[in-house]
Amino acid sequence: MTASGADGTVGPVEPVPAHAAQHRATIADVARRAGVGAGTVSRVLNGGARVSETTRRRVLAVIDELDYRPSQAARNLSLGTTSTVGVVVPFFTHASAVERLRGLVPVLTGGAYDFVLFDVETREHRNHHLDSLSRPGRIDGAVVVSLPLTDAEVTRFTRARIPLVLLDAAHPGVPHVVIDDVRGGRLATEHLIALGHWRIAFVGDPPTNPFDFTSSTDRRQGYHDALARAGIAARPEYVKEGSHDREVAFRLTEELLSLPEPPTAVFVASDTQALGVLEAARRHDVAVPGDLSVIGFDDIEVSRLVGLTTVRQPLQDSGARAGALLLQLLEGGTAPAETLLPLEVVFRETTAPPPTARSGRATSGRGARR
Amino acid sequence: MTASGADGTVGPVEPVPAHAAQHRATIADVARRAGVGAGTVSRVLNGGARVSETTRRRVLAVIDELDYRPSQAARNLSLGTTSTVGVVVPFFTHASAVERLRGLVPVLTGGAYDFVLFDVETREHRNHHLDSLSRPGRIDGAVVVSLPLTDAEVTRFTRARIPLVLLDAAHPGVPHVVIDDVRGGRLATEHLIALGHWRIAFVGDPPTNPFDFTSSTDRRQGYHDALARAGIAARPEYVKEGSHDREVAFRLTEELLSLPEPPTAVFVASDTQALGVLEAARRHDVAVPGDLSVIGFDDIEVSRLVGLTTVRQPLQDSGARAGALLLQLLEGGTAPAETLLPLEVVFRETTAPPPTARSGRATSGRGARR
DNA sequence: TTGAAAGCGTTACCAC
DNA sequence: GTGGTAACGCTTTCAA
Repeated sequence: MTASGADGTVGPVEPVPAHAAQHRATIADVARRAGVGAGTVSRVLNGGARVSETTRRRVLAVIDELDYRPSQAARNLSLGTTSTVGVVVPFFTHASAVERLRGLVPVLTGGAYDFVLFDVETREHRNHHLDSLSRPGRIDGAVVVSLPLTDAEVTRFTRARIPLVLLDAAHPGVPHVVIDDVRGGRLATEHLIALGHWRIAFVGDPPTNPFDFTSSTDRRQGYHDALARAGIAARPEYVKEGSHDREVAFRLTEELLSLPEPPTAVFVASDTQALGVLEAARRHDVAVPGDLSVIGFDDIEVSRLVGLTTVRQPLQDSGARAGALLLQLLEGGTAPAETLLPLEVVFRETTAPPPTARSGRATSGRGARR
Repeated sequence: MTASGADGTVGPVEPVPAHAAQHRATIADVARRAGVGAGTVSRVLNGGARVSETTRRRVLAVIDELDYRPSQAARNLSLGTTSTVGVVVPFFTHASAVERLRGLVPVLTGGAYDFVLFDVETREHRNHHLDSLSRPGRIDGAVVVSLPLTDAEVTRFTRARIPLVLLDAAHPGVPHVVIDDVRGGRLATEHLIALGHWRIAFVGDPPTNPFDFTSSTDRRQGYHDALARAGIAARPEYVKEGSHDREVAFRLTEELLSLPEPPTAVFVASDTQALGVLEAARRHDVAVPGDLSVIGFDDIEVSRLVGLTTVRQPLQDSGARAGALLLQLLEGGTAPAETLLPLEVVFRETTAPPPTARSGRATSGRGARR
């Protein structure tokens, strides 16, 4: 490993180290050179079909000699199949998406299919991929994650005879695996209420977004349901929504904390955002859970590490289920219309009774906020 | 959202909701029906080429009517190009891989190319993908992450005229972006030595593995170098290697802690494993950094959250660089043979002087270990 | 067992 | 402008 220039780079490289043949060998080349028909070469390569041992040897020798490699494109066209399944995921590097993929990958990857991932970062990507994948000759099956599809889009897939499974999004007539987000929001809020809180805030994603994600607003619905059931009046100033991002959650939390009557607890629609909430509390010397209880949603990997109380959804399992469903479909079988996954509150270290209701352990005392 | 059976599923779905046409429309169908030639249809679809406004309209109408969508496979074959770049990544859901992809995705995704990810979990995947991608008609360019390639494999790509960039792996003649792992290991160990440690352990990956990863052993080399320079004798019992996994690191740490003379510091070859080390310390009431200093490698996202001291490598930037290099190559340009990225120790809260050497702040006291 | 030839669905070149 | 017609490289059917 040698040192380098100021920009960290070292000497240039030929555009294409052109020690290569001008013409890539095709099946015809092999056939000609081996003195056989193209069909025979194909037979040697694929079908365990009947080819005499001698010609087989000869063909193999020529293939080796010419370093022949069949063209995937030609193969796909001829076969009308790709042996590939596509997975469309918005922001696949986000923690929850990664968890889902962790479950999905092994099941899809085990069988006869290639697994390829299509990332979506913008509305254009979304449309482009959905369009491109639903046309014939690209993939044999798809699982689309977190993206609500239009009827027209679904139809395109069915018309193209491409089996489809939805994960974290529902559509009638398309097998999908989901959770009940409204119920999840209720669970989280009820946990807080049971602890004695009534000044409970909500932090989540914006209701309108380029992808029509609805889980955050569904969870907010559950939050409002729980409040109503408990006879607690909803306060508009306690509901903060901003892009799915730790920094943004940080800022929203600062707004919450500087309210004349700040909340004693906050339900955050995702663990990622909850981390931002936690950071804001720490930055402003608000003790968690002493002065502020925080409950998240998802139970991503770090949540356990930082002791975050959260509503756990089986992320990894959801991926595994969706993958299995697609495989079933690919094999010509049927799949249940809906797979509803269970939810569960994981009580860890960021929630506790509110300051006023507390008796035991010493804390920095109530009213110390800000 | 309705309730469901015990297995969380609801009613079955038709294998293929067959309200579809028997025959998917092809360009010929469109041409016939529009009373034009196939060439014309192609022209209205692609080349902004000269087509009369009237025929153009007519063709478009028929396309819409027939819901015609061009076959990607046929297109690829005819064009000899796929407008797709492939990225091969082992264990892409691992934290460091995700960070790299976070940098790679936006640059690859911005331009005229589709980005597709190929996951590698086994030696078979590795070989399969490398083989399949290096044959014509699959992708237009590739970046291979963390996988050392054989000369033969590299040759296949060059023969197929597929631009290739290596990330976190080197090969002469192939543009690659890397760090100096040996130096990184030395940096980490020197940090510990500077703090006053001399009983310094190492936890990392196994030297032999299915993918020939070498970064862990390179970092270990740096560790030994630093020790030697400082005149500290290496102790074999202080070197623990096991699979890249938090649980395994946890166990290895327990072994370290139960040594007659346990280390006062440990250099862990990755942050992921460092988290396991931290957990083991916590479990056994070993104060960090009071009784045990821990320094990791990578600086993944959680490291900041848990205050882990670590050797930072620009993961995200590495992805961005590799992506940019590939784009250059794709446009017929050249790329520097090697891009060497900088390393830096990020001093956070898990390292401090060893118990005996300490003067200031009160701790649980030395010798309290185990 | 094996060669010849007909697709597979596009694109691009060449006359008209 | 536009239609006809070769490729593109493979698989598969059909005879022989």
